[in-house]
Parts: sequence; structure tokens; C-alpha cells
Amino acid sequence: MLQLTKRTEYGLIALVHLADRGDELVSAREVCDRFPLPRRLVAEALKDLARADLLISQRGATGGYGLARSADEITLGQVVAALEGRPTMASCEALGPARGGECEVEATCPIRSPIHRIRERLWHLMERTTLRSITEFPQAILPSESDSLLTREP
Amino acid sequence: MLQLTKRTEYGLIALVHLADRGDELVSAREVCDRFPLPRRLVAEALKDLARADLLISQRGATGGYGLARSADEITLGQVVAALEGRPTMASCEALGPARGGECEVEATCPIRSPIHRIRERLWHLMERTTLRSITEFPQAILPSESDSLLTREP
DNA sequence: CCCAATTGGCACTAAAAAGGTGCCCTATCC
DNA sequence: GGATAGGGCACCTTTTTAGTGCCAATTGGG
Repeated sequence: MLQLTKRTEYGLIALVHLADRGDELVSAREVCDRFPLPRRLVAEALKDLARADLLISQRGATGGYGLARSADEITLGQVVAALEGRPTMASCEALGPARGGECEVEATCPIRSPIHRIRERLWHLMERTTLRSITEFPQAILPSESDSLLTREP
Repeated sequence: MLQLTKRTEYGLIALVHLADRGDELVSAREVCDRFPLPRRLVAEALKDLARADLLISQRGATGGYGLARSADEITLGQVVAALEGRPTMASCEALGPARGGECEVEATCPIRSPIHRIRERLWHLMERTTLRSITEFPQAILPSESDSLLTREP
């Protein structure tokens, strides 16, 4: 199914909140006070983001999380990759280079390249979308023409 | 997870094969003779495609399936919509307009619009990709510049 | 007319992924 | 030392996906 996992959604919401709070350390608890999300899973997502070096974490009584770099330098693609892996689209892509990336249909698979291509473009779309662009237009319903408002052109 | 279902993959492979066979009626059996796929699921996918009016079906001894219109007029988006529904990306999008499309995070959800936007562009990408473009370049590894080779610009 | 091959529909099982929770440990500030 | 934070592990539940079986309806050919 072409849908992000809850884990990714929770991570994104938390990231937006962290970005709003600037340099303060924000705990998982605070995120869940602000949004009605299951605390345990938010913590899980934040932990993964920290492990992927998108966040810094501080343990202890006044600990929490903070952005590891500016919101301009954190992309949707990085977040998705950290929380659920890069999109695969076709099942043969998920096999990885271990088996040489061959699908069951082998060398005769007629849809592989075109699907790869769509995936590639989706991926670029995510890599161009920064956390800042998400925080700046959180609720706006934008006309579909103004692409540049939400994405950074290469 | 951002991945197409097997059902969609099987349907696409079958469609490509049908397109190659021109106006002949092709049975699910023939598709599975050509590609090592589970016959039952291929039949399931073909049935759904017929129900969505992408294919015409003929019962009986010499029956089978054929494209309901030219390969130029069948898009990846139509196929995906028929076999697994349109992409939703965020979970609140899957709720549909029944609940007013509101997510659990309600009106304060900070990621809804940006995610909607990515979904919209992925969808347009799929709608612009025709079955013909898939059959014409089944295996080619194309440079990322030549978008127009695989997609039909609006 | 009967048989073989086909689509169509329903129900069911099995496997995989996602969602969610509990427990305990370690670290840190007060 | 106590309270509060993240880190790691195991576990359970639910949902989705994948796959199979069975039988009815249809149609062409011997």
C-alpha cells in the first residue's frame, strides 16, 4: 500500500514541534501533551531519528531531544528513510543488491524499469522537501501551481 | 510502507502482456505460462481490472481478457486505483470525507497539508504514465533527464 | 448434447507487517 | 536519594497482504 507508517507520521509531527521550540530540549512527554499520540511510539520514533543523527538526545531529568541541524538541512526523505526505509514501490526493489536485485520474474520482468523510475521521482520529491517548508506551511491549502513554496528546487 | 501490492504488480505485468498481444483475447493461464506468477492471483487482478473497465472479459472455452481501450489511454494511476486504491500517504487521508477527512490529531495536525501535497504529485506522476510508455521501455535504464520518454506531459 | 476451458464470486487459511504495551536499565538534574 | 528522562528488549494484538479451494455460470468445439 502506498502509505506512510504511523511511526513516520509520529516522527514528523514530533519534528515539527521540535523545530517550533527552537534550541530547547523537548521530551517525548511534551510532544504527547501537545498532540494526542501514544507516548511510547513517539519515543520509539524519536529514538530512531536520534540514531539516524537527525536529532540529538539528552538523557536525565531535564533531558529530551533537539534538532541535530537546522530545519533547512533535514529533509522528508531522511526522515522516511530513518523510520521506515526508502520507498521500494516494486517488490523486487526490496530484495536489495544481495540477490543482485533480481525479482522472481527474473530478467524478463516487464515493469521493473518503469516502476523504478516512478520510485526515483518520488524519492527526489521527498529529498527536496525540507522540515522548514513543512513547518512554514503547516495547514495551508495551496494551489497546485505553487510548487516552489513547499519544495526546494535542485 | 511505500510499496505497491503484489496484486498491482501482477496486474501490471498482465496488462503489459495483453498489450503486446494486441487484440487477441488472452487468458490468465497464458499470462502465467509466460511469467512465473500464481495463477489465482493473476486472475483476481484481471477480474478487478475488468470490473474497473480497463479490460474487457470474455467467458467460455476460448475466452480471456483484452484491453478495453488503447494502451495510450490506460494509465498507471487507473491501474493502481483499481487494484489497491489511490495512494493515501497520511493515515488521515484514508478516512475519506465520511468523517470530514479529519485525522486523530484534529485541526492541529501540522503535517497534513505538506503530506497531501506530496501525495498529489505522486498521483499526477502515475496518471501521466501510460501503459504504452511501460511497454515501450520495459527494461531500459534511462537517464533521469529524459522524463518525456516515459511520461506524457499534461 | 456433452465436455473442456474459461471467467466470476465466495469463503477460508496462512504469513507478514504494523500498531501498541510492559518492564527494567542507565543517565542526569535537583 | 528521588524524580524524570532516554535506551533496549520482549511480547501481544490487530490489520493487511498473500495465497488457495470450491463451485457456479458461460461459451466454443467435438
